[in-house]
Amino acid sequence: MAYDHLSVEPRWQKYWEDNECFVAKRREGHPKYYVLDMFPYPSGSGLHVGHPEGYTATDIVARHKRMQGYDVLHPMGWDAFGLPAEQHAINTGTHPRETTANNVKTFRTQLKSLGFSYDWSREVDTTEPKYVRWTQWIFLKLFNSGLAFQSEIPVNWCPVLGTVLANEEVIDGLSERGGHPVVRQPVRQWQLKITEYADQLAADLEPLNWPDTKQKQREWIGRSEGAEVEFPVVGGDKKLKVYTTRPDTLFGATYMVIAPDHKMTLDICSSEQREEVKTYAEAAARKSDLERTSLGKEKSGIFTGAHATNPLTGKEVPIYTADYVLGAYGTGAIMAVPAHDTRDFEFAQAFDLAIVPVVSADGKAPDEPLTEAFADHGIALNSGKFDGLKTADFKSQIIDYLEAEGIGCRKVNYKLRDWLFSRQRYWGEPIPVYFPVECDGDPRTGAEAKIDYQTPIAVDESELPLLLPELEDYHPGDPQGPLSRALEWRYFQKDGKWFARETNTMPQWAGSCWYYLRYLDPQNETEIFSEEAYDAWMPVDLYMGGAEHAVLHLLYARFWHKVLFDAGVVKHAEPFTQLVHQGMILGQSHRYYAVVDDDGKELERLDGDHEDVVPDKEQGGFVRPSTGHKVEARWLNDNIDWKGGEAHEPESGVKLAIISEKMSKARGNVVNPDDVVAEYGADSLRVYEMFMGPLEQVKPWQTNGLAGVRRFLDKVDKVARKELGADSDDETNKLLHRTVKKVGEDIEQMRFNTAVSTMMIFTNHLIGLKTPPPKEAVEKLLLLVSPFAPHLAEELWELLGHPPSISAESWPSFDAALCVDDVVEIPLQVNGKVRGRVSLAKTADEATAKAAAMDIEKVRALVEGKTLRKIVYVPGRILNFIVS
RNA sequence: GCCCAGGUGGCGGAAUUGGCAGACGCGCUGGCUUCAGGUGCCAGUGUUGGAAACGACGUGCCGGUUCGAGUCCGGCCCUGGGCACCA
Repeated sequence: MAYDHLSVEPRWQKYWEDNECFVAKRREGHPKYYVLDMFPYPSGSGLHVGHPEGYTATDIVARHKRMQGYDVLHPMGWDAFGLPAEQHAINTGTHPRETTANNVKTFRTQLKSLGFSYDWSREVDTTEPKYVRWTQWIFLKLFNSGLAFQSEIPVNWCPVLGTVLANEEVIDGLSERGGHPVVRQPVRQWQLKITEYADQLAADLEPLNWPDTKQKQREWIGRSEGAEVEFPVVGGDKKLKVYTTRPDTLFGATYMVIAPDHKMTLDICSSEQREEVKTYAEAAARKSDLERTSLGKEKSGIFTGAHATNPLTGKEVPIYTADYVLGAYGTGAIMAVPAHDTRDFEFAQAFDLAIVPVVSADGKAPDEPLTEAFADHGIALNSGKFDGLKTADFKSQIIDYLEAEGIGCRKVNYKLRDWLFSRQRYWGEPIPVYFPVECDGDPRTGAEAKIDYQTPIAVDESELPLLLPELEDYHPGDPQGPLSRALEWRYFQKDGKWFARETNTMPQWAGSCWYYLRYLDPQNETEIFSEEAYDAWMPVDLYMGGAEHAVLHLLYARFWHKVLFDAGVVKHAEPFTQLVHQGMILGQSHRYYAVVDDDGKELERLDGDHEDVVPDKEQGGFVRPSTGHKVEARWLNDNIDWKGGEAHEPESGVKLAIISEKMSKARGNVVNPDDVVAEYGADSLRVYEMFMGPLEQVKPWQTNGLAGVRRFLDKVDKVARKELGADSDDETNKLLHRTVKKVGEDIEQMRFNTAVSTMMIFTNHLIGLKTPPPKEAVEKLLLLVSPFAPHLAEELWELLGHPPSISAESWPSFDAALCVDDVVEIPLQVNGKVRGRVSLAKTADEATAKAAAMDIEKVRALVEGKTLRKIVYVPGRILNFIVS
């Protein structure tokens, strides 16, 4: 390797820091650009190579924008509350604050070693009191506007984690973090009324420059339009209200279903059915999502004994209760139209209920009984005076009719639920609320205290931040959380009365909901940020981060932003103008198979992609079908025997299969950026990560590729150290201007991979010149390279006699006239097949082109003597002779 | 099941949006340099037939539009991601 990255890189990192090169400042007459990375959770295992991918991309954009004259805000911080540090505290007794501080230190050092142009003076840490203060301040805004409320609802309780999880944190009945089982259990909770903003959250997505994430959020919000209709319950004056998006199928409603947890379920059921219904409802309440989804493929349910009257047909229909109807959505009850709803169809078949078609493609009754639900739109039948209407017309007419008759109304519904905001853990922001206490004596010394949770009182703004108490024991498990044990902290007296603090804490999402705002003015002690700072930088122009945050973080943050907007704290309805998700980087590992006998003794080794090995679906692992032997997958990452371009296991010589999958310690395929920086340098890592492929795509890490990138940087170094010339030949000059053009365009469109290859091509050209490379060309190359490989660019820029820093130079311009060719080589086709090439002026007319083509012997041979049917000539593109 | 994204050499990936498929990089082969090479340089490298000139085939599969399709249209298969009783 030609240059010593170990001395070059730290030198320039120190220079940037000492000279405050990247401190964000606004200047008169310069446009602003706010480029934001999703800040990391500082985990104990440090940075992995996935982090620098997005960070390098944004750093290139930031450096490029600065060179274009923008004032750039490019900050970094720490999302430092979270379970791992608390788990560590439970295991070792180390305070999470200490663990967190250590991890932050590691992360900061690692990020600095990669040469990112962050304004480190704006670093934020969500766990610091001066940050927590404003998180709590926002909570008070939510609380005071009625958007934060308590409820006692069945929640996702995870016994292993000892906490409640949001719906979004539960995947297939297991916790998103850790994969522990989750059960339903009623616990007192704080919730945030995100549903109040459902409409705005969906509608305001429209103008944003976001990828598919917009659609994901829309689906998550799940807006639907329909009608609410009341069905009178037979015998009594009760009415059962249902929500439907297909009011046009009212005539086909042959039964009803009420959710087991609906508050009317036990009221309406007949006395004979009461016991059975009660048993069913209790069982349904205990069912976790896992049981409901994986075991609940077969529809279950039970007849309540009650009937209701279809308000249109006047016919009586039975009312069932079944857990396929959710209590929390719509009205918690449905009219079932088995002919036109898949779920109702399945239920009707299982319980032998009537299936009456009221829609068909042509408006005629089907000849045969339906074998599946017809859920499409069509033309109405069996619907009285509405027969013959198209579904869409029927819908609007029937709703008008329902409203006129007073039996129903137009209604919009959302899948989105209110956000479960409390966690029964220690390492989070305390919720700044307290409650009155009835108590004889001092509750801090064990006197029994009766806490009135009905009357929450907000902590006064002047008392913020409300900080966490010190604890001996961080174990969770109590539904009130570990803070309930900090009696001295929990109970306090005011005006002679006792009060108890809220012992739940906020979820990790809280701090990340607004950190982009604190970067604006991180040291402000009197305001969350100054108006001046806000006006200087907001909104965020580019937000980069993983697609795994497409819904949760990005929806929560938008919700808080809208609350702050309505409170007059921020001035834009949306915080993030453009959003980009970098693709995951996969690790590579090498697999072979070991055939084992029943005792686990190894019998034989097989190639890692051996055809006679298939996954064992029943027992897990693998099996060899031809012999029935059990097979184990074995993984190898060191001591690989490479021969003929293939990987082999050194002992047996079997071929290793190369497997790309998410990096994990278990698989041993984690690449540590520190190692890469030490061996190849930060510039190589940065350029490699950009060169791997399109930014947003999932890409496998291949360490070999690093060497190629490093060779490129060495060539840049080599060419800059050559004797340079004053004059440029035309070809070099043309290529220079085209390179400048393409690299600039590629950065703007975030096509960094092709930007790198363009610079490689130009560098290869300069290296290959027989004459001294032109100084101008080399200098412009360095300017182009500088956002990608800033350390090397600085070093060589100085070498060429310029004062530092290259990051303060202007982005080079290009001459558009030099980027187009007057004369181009165009392919000559005969019957669509390329048979030759000829250089032609772009403006050449067809006759000239034809004459030139006929000079090419091969073309002439194929054309002469045949009937020329047609000539297709696109100047500057192609000439095609059609002959027969 | 539904909704997105994507299938191009041995590998990562290019392809000005309908006009020379495989840029750039890795790997591999041969050569030069070297006491030596896990270095550097030069040449070659889609498959196939051929000694060669040259020819045929080739962008997941089937069909279509077009002078011309990786690119457009219809159908299907596969991979990755998201959602999943939301009435």
